[in-house]
Amino acid sequence: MLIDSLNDAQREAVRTTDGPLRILAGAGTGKTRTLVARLVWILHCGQARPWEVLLVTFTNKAASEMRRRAIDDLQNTPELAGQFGNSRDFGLDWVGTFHSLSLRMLRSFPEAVGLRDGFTLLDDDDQQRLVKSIAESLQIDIKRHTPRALLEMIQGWKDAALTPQQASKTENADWVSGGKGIQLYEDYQARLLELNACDFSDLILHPIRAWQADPELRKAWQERFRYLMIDEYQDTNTAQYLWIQMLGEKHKNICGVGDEDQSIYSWRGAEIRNILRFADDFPGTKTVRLEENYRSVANILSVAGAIVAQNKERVGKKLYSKLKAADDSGVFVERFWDDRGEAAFLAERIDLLRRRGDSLSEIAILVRTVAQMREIEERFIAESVPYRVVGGLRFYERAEIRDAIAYLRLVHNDSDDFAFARIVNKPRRKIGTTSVEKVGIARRAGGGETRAKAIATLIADKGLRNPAAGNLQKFLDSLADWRKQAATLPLHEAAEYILQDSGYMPMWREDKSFEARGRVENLESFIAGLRDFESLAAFLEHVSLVLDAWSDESESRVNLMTLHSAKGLEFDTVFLPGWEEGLFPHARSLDDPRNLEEERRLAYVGITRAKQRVCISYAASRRLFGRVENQRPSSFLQYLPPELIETNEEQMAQFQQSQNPQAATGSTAGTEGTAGNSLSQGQAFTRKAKKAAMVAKFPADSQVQHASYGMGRVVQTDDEWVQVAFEDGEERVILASYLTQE
DNA sequence: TCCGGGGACCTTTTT
DNA sequence: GGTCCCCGGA
Repeated sequence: MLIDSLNDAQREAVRTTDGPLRILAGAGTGKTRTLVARLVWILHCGQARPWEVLLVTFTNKAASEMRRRAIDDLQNTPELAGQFGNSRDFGLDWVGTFHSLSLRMLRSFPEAVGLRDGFTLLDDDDQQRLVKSIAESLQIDIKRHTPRALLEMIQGWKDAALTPQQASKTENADWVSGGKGIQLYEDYQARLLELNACDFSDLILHPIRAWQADPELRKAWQERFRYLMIDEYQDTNTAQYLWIQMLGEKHKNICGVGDEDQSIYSWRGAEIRNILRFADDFPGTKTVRLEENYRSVANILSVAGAIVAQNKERVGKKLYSKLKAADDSGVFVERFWDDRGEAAFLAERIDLLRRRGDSLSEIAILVRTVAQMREIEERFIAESVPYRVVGGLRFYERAEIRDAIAYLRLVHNDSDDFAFARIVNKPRRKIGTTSVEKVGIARRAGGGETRAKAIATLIADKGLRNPAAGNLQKFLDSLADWRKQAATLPLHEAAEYILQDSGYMPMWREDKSFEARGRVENLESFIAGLRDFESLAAFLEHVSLVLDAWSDESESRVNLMTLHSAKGLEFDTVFLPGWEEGLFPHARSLDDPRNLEEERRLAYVGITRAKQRVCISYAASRRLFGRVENQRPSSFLQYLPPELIETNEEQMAQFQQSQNPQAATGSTAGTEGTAGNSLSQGQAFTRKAKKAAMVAKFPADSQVQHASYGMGRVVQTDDEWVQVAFEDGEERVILASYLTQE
């Protein structure tokens, strides 16, 4: 039985089916497993049928993973299989993201919020354009307040579930001169309704408003779901909280799963308080902690824990691990002269790992900002280290992929004006927007006749003259040729022909810019991916539904990504470069303690991605915004328990001196070319004699001193950690080795 | 329509 | 340092 394979805490979480339940699931503690087991358990006990359980996640990836695992488990439970009809997914109709589930709900009552059937969903681009045009009509200074910033302001209010009325009372209200921000928000919403459209936050807000206004409707939806489960509860915003609260009001079986230490999306509206005050929001809450970690060796968990232990905004939990440490597992800290040296080190160290047989896909480099990637990428390209950038723009969102799809759309469907406009002048064919508009107007005026005919008419009527007319005619001839190819060749060959013949692919091949290389690669993998589709029609259908990335997973490559996009992933080896004050923690977070706490959580997320080894590094100088800046080591380094980390400073110093007797002191590690050479091949991380753990004993109430916080009084201690009440009135948990007895 | 210059910007990103 | 956007001239 599934439940037998769980640990005690997990089992308790699974068996607690009724009433509000908060599962605090630390990194790597089997959260998904527990959640899925709980769902199956509820069905198994007959407490609900599959369509009466709502399981909500933030990403499509998480949703499909949960659904897949639930279906697997159900199939392996003979007494359940077949009980819920014949459908392939057992009737698990309500496993999905906040937005997809809420969209489904809203589709059934659009008129309740002033929308009509078939309303559309605006993407980020559309939203910004809309905001910009309204802002201009309100004479808001676009130079001072970019459309992006204005949209973020509106989004902030909407994430907090504030109406324009309520928003006018917030401190933000006057940010745009004379309360125009509120007007902008109002007009934006009005325009959305006119357009019969909504944005992503409306998907959550509209149902809330509808339920508030119509008790009958609300009741109907409340009764529908006997059990609610919410994944990544620490990432919910206020609107999502209200949505959950309303849906769960009747049965009160609300289960929130999350980890307050992994709340890293406050800038997107996430409210860490939702998970902290869960028990206040839902009276009678039971809290279960999942603290056994199945991913990382103990040292890694202790170091990660030491960082978040500094935070105040947490419920608190302590991870442990029974995993056996490998010879070279642990937490390492390296320092460098500059970012170039650091990048060189990464390339070299990864090469060592590869040569000893480690898989590159089990290695990740996690950076704080995307800007850090470039230096590393260039080094990797120069040294032929295979890598892949994870996250950022998703595959289908990349300009070159959207262009490629537009070519195919136009080949498939002559009346696709969006596709036509997008690529008619890419690469440059000297066909401008004016000509494109003329063609569109003429084609619609002619009652949707073919583009070729519309253009022919336009030319005959002198609506279009040379050179535009000739250029358009040439493009049409090509288009006819592409259609012929598409009708005969297999899809991927046709696509390759089209992208080649149109000059689109050559355009990027000739482009010598940094990005062009990646674009060509993406296009190649796009073409390769088309092999999986039978026809152009089948492919386009797929793309409009599942706009998911596909990338070549067959080749093992190093993973390069931001700390944010690493959440949920795991690797044998993790490199964390750039631990410098101002970069990590980021300068924008230094002024506000709450932001600083979030940066610490980000460090926690980064470290806990590693199964075996973590290598933190920093440089004394770095190129930032084109200038070389002197960098101070990250303040986070002081939280790393010295007895749990290893640095190669002394080793580096020895190595440098032996290479170059004139070299100054050993306080710096090698710049490019030297880093790592001191290590024997095949052993990427050398183990040195551990410093004896120097744990001072501090009795309660005794006086202690800390270098930066000054004098304080010991409240309690567990030898390693000491809770101190400092004279500034703050209580902090400090590692014993940072305190001296008075 | 294209091209180049000037200025302002520069954290993280899913749906 | 680079990118994006706007604007004005050819």
